[in-house]
Order: sequence, then C-alpha cells, then structure tokens
Amino acid sequence: MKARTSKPGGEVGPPVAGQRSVARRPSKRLIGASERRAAIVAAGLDEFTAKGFAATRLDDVARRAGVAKGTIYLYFKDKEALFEELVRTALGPLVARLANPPTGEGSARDAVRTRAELFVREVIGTQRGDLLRMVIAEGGRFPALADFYYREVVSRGLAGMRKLIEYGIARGEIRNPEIAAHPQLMAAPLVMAVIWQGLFRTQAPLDTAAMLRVHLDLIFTDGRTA
Amino acid sequence: MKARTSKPGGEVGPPVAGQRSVARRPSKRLIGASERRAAIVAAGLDEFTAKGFAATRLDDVARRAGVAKGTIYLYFKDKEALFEELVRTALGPLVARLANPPTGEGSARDAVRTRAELFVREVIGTQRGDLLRMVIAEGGRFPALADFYYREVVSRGLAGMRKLIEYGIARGEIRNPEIAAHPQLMAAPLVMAVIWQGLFRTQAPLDTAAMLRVHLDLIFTDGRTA
Amino acid sequence: MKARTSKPGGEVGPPVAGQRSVARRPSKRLIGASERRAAIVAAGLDEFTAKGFAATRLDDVARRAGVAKGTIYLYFKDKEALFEELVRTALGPLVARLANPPTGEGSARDAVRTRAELFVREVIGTQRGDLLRMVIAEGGRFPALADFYYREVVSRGLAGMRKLIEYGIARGEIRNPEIAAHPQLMAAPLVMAVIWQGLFRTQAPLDTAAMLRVHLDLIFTDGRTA
Amino acid sequence: MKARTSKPGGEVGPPVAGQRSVARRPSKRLIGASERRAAIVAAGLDEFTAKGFAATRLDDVARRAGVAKGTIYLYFKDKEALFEELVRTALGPLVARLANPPTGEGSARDAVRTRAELFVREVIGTQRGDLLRMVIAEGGRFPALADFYYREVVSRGLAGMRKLIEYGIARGEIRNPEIAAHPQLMAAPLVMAVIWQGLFRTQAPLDTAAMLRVHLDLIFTDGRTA
DNA sequence: AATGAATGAGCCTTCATTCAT
DNA sequence: TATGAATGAAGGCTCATTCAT
Repeated sequence: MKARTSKPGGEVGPPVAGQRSVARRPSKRLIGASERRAAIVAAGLDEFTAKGFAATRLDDVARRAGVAKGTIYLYFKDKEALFEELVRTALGPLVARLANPPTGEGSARDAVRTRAELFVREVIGTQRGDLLRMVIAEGGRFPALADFYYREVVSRGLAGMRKLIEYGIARGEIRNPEIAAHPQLMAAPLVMAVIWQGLFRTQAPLDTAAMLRVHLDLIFTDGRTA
Repeated sequence: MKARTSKPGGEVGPPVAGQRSVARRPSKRLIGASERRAAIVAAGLDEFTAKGFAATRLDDVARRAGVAKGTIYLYFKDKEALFEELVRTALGPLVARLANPPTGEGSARDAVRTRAELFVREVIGTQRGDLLRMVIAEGGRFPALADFYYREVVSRGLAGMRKLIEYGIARGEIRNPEIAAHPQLMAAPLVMAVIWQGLFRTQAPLDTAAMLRVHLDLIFTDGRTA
Repeated sequence: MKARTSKPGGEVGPPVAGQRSVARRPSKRLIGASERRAAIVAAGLDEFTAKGFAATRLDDVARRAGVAKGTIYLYFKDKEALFEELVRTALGPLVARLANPPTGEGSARDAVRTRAELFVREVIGTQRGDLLRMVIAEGGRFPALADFYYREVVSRGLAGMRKLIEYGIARGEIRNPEIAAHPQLMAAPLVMAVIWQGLFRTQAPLDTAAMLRVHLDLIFTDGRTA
Repeated sequence: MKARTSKPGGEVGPPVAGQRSVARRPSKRLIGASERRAAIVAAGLDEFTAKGFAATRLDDVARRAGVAKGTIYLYFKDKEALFEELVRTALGPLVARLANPPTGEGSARDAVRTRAELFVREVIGTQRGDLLRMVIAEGGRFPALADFYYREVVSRGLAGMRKLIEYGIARGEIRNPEIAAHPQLMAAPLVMAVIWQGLFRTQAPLDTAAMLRVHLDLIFTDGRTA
C-alpha cells in the first residue's frame, strides 16, 4: 500500500499552470489580489483533494499557485483557514443552486431529478466529490468545520429537499409521505455515489444514472416523465 | 477550526486494559506474540479513529498497546501496513456476518432489517463507524487499501445484499425488482447514517431507526412483519 | 519561561503620538524627512527596548512610527543600522550632559551627586536603562557598536568622571586618591542599579538613593553637604 | 556593524570536539545519557554566549554537541528549557562557592578578597561572564528566568555578602557600617568588570585586580593584609 | 520619496523509522 | 524478541528585505 500523491484532474478554478518560468518575475502585478487569492484557493483545492489535509504541504500549494510560500499567509491565517475557505468556495455556490426553491411548475420528480443530475455532473467524480469525501472524514476532527459544513451546506440542502418532498406530496407524486421526515433518504444514493466513484471507480464503476432512476421510481408514483 | 484529538469511546477490539500501569514491565512474557500483535492493532484502532491517519503518532499507539515503539515494527512493516491490518481486523468479521446467506425461512424484509440493525448497533456511532469514514476519505489515496476494501468488504457485502433482494423478489416482497441491479440503494441509508452520526450528531442527531423503517417501507411491499 | 513582550513606559524620544489613527494618511507631507526619521528612531527605541534586538519586528516599528515598512529602508541600511542610530540618539545627548566639565565652584561631591541623580532620573528604570542593558548584552556581538559606544559614551563619561575626581582630590574631599586611576569604581553602583531595577525591580526593589548616599560616603571625606 | 558570530573560547564543559566523523556511527552508546546531556549543555553554552538567545540555532548546538537535532528534544522541552538549564548549570555551582559561609577565622577583607578573586578568575572574561551579560539583557523579557536567577544566584550571593559585611563590622574592619544595608555596593565593581571586559576588552583592558584593591581600600579600614 | 505586497531563506519542532543493546 | 534512544528529513510559519507601482 503506497500512497498515491497526485492526480491529473482539476475541474474547479482557473488552470494557473505555466507559473515557475525561469525569469524571476514572470507576472507579479499583472494579476490583482483577488486573482492571486483565487489562484491559491484553486491550488489548495488540487492539493488537498489529492493528498488530504495533513499530507498537503503548503510549499506545494504555493508552487502550484505560482506564488511564494509566504504569500499564502498574506491571504490566510494558516493551513486550516485556507482549507475552510476552500470548502466554502468550492461547495457553497453549488449548494445554493441545489437548494433553489422548487420552481412551482412541473413535477416534483422532475425537480428532484434535475437537482440530482446537477449533483452528478458537478460533484460525483470531480474534485468537489473528493473534497466532500475529505469533509466526511476530517469533519469529525475539526468541529468548527463540521459546524460550518452543517450550517452552510447540509442543513440548507436538506431544507430544500424537504420543500421538494412536500411539494411532491401536495401533488400526489410521493408514494410514502413519511419520507418528508427523512429527507436524508432522498440524498443517500447521491452520497453513496460520490463515495463509490471516489473509491471503487476502477474496480467497479457505478451506473449512477440508472441507479438514480430506480431510486426515483421507489419514491415517486409515476416515472413516466423521467 | 481547532482539531479535536481524543474521544472516550472504544467498543471494538480486546480490552487492552491494564497497560500504562506504573510498573514498567507489567506482563512481558505472560502474553504471546499474537496477543501482542492484537494489542497493537487494538491500540491502533483507538488512535487512528480518534486522530486520523496522519495525525496518529506511533508513539501513542505503542504506549497504549503497552509495548515499545520499535516493537510495532516487528509486527508491521510501517504505519500504512498497520492501518491496513486494522481495517481488515475491525471490519472483516462484521462483513462476514452481514454477508451471511439468507436464512431461508422468514421474510426478506426481516432478513434485511436484522442485518441493518446489526450494522446500526455495531457500526454507527462506534469506532467502526469512524474507521469506515476514514476509509471513505483516505481510500482514494491508498489504492491498495481501496482494493482490499472492495474485495473483502464491499463486494461481499453487496453480493449478500443482492442475494437477499433476489430472495425477496422470489417471495414477492419487493416493490420494484429493478433494485436487484443496484444493491447500493439498499445500503445507501446506512452509509448516510454512519456519516451523519459521525459529523452532525451534535448539531442534529438522526433517528436512524425511524429512517430505516421508512426506507424499508419504500422497498418492500408489506411492513406488517417489522 | 515565557517571553514578556511589551511594556507601557516610554519617557525618551519625541511623542510620536497620533500615529495609528483610523485615517490611513494622517500627515504624510505635513512632516519632513527628518521628522520622519526621528519617528522611526523613536518607534525603534520603544520596540527594541521592549522586545530585544532579534525579537523586534520592523513591521511593528513601522506601524508604531506611522510609516510603511519599506520606508525604514529609505533611512537606514538595515535593522542593525537602525539599532546603532538609536543608541547614538538615545544615549549620546545624555552623556554630553554627564561629561560636563566640573562647574569650578562648589564641592566635587555635589558635582558627582548631581550627575548621579541625573543618571538615576534619566536612565534607571527608563527605556534608556533598558537600552543600556541591551548594549551590555548585545555589544559583544556587534563590535562596531561596542566601539562606538566606547568612544562616544563610555570614554567620555569616564574622562568627565576622572576630571571630577581630580577636582575633588585637589579640594581634599577624596578619601583615597587612588580612585583617580579607576573612575569605573565611581560609576559601578550606577550600572549595578540600572541592571537591578531592570531585572529585579519586582522581586526586590532597590533604594537607589540610599545606596548612592552610602557610596558617596565611602569615597568622599565629608558628606555634610549631601 | 556586522554581527560577530563565533568565538574560540570555551572554558566550561568538556571539549566534545571530534564528533561528526565520516563513519555514520562514531560513538553512540560509548557515552551515557548524562554525558550526552552534558555535551548538549556545553554546546549550548558555547552557542548561546556567542550569538545570544534568539540568534542561536539549535542546529548549531546539535552539531557542536555531536548529536542529531532531534536528540536535543529528548533532553530538553524546548530552546528556552535548554537555556534555563544552562544558566543553572554554569552559574549555580559557582554561586554556591561564592555564598560560602565566612570561614570564621581570618579577616573579613581576606574573605571578600578571596571570593572576589574567585569571581574574577571564574567569571570575568570567560563564557560565564558572557552568560551573565546575556541574563542581564534577556532577563527582562523572560520573567521566569529573572525569577530563577534572583532566587538561585543573586539573593544567595547577596546574603553571603551581607554575612561577610556583618562579620567585618563585628571585627571592626568596616569603615562605614551602613554598607551592610547595601551589599550591592560590594559587588558592583565585579559586575562592572564583567561588563567592561566583555565589551571593551579590546579598546581599553581593565586592570581588574588593581581596581578591586582600591575598592577594598575604600571599604575596609586596613589593607595591610591584601 | 513612499508604499506595502511579495519574496524566500531560515528555524524550531515533530515523528516515522532504525539499530545497538 | 523487545527495547527506546537516536536520527534526520520534513513542514508550518516568520520576517528582513526587495521592488513594482
């Protein structure tokens, strides 16, 4: 068992590649402070998801971001602050979209399916998925992070889900109304898929779409629209 | 975000009590090599689940196991080997029980329910749950571990689950036979529960039992037996 | 042993007040280069005496002086140059007063006593005392500073002292004329007092005035005038 | 002003030179734990007195002691603990000798002179003198150190001095009994000499012996014995 | 002249691993 | 087999100094 260290991927954030040319001052003031900050966050996302929190060296983050090590500390108090920011940045906007109020027209099933597909597209198998897996594991040791994550991501996501379920119940689409008390059941296959693809993609790739269709069939009375 | 470091719990593994007594040589040759090895694994389980892979110090593992630091290297090649062994030891036997062939008498729902309850009892909220969360996160970085985990734990667990589903289909208990192609759907709420209790227990404890009942109601036609 | 970092005092140097106001540009061109330089020196005095040479951060000096960090380098080659200048500025003028030629009228004892009292007032327990202690310790590692200090401060101070002693011998006030060869003996209790108050003020405050009276009594034949 | 960094001297502690030979395991267990500890303290004394507290690198201490950097941490909690220990070790035994009860026979002047000569021989111009100068300067920033130093060194030394003075008064040797209230006056020229030789040795060496003779003449009525 | 963002060398401390005993 | 002292590489963070603006 030898630890794998890097990974080609990197869907989130600007490429930032090309830094580290021989000329000592390649860009410097060509980019503003916020771009620089974004480059650090993007590099951090790459490194943290590839190596985990403890094994990530800020040296590598700096190199990947094309800045000096000390520069990181101009923008973030320490390694943990960078990690937190990164979770916020990478997952926050997505959750906002997932927690969108139900559109009001169309079926609840379609609304759920649309959101699930967004999740599949934007999270499963991407760095965001890796990050989510990181939070799952490290969260227990960083109560502040778990707190933040619950407040900003989970509770909002679940609230949105519950709204959708109630909407579906009102429309008579939901087979068993008791699920309204357990919106986690609606999300569970998505979490399962994130984990599966992160760990067992190579051993046994998961047909996420098919699985989700069956999942929706279990919950909704009529899948004609899917 | 300050890292939390220890945790009182510890349901899994042999007691290992008595270590750390004042007398420096508490037992020595009173215990054989395999007991010694077991003590190290048990201590490793405590430490790894409490602090994570990187933050665990072999010094602490040794102290907790009541052996010298160097002794660990007599039994394990390195830190990673100990971690692998520990996953094997802590989760292997459990999987064997979960993957038991269906008993042949009684309903499939009961069989699933029984196994789920075993999982809830033995994993969720215990060190095994913490370990499972660790594997979820670190697995991506330890391909050998992910491999092993897939072979020894996941594929066997899923095979058992599939058997149960087919048994249920044969008995006409299953609402939607398509679930046979996605046994992950059966397990997803359990995974979700492990994660939830590990991370958000304090913010919003989950009524696992209630959730599982609804879950079974979604899948099985008749819950009268539950 | 935890390092103490700041200290309220600050008798020496221009006020430098008003800096650190909320408005980012408090004065700028309202003050000339020499005022700016003086502000830096004054801030340096505060910081160096409070934290020592190595522990002083130029960042803090700059902030306290109300200038940008880079500005310091417009006036001083580096940290050491600032420290040297500061010693020159803070102790030079005082020495000039201490080394004043004997007034010609009045007793030698009174002249010594007057100068000692000046020293007590202006040095002991003040920032100048802290600075003197710094020089005592760091001097060995900064030969140029020790040189300067010897030339500008010590040799001149001792020469003045010797003059006073000879004046006293001529007037028959001195008990033992051999002290003329060792003017350091005259100053030794003052040095002792600076050190004592700097280190042991809290444990056992020193009655400097009483000690000095006895000291003079040992050297001068008649203390009636004191 | 360029900082001088090393210094050939080194009166205290075993030489410890010669370590770092090409062979990877030159001695190791040839020396015991306490010798190793002593070597670290001795190396620390060299380095701290040569460079000051902050500028001393534990890397250099380790190299000079012939051990690995990490080894220092087996014996001392951190840099400060090493420094404290070093002060204790280097100055403690000396103080014990200086604070010896007066012998009971012979003149007080002789007793003082003997102790002063011991101080001159063992402190002035040696590493112990450098260390003393360090304490003088850093003490203000390390209250715990100043505390320790006052308790272990200064108060004991002064108490011994006071005893001697009272012994001298009883024998009628002391010119001015008021000095009993200010034993610091007795020690002041010694402190002065330590500082002088540490800083101005090269500019103007001090004839310490001559100065001390005059000092004693000022205090004692009869110097015939000196 | 003045700024302050950026740099990167440097250092204390930790800890997995080794090995003489 | 067991020990635990010793090792030394590694990494987070600081801060004097530089330089584009």
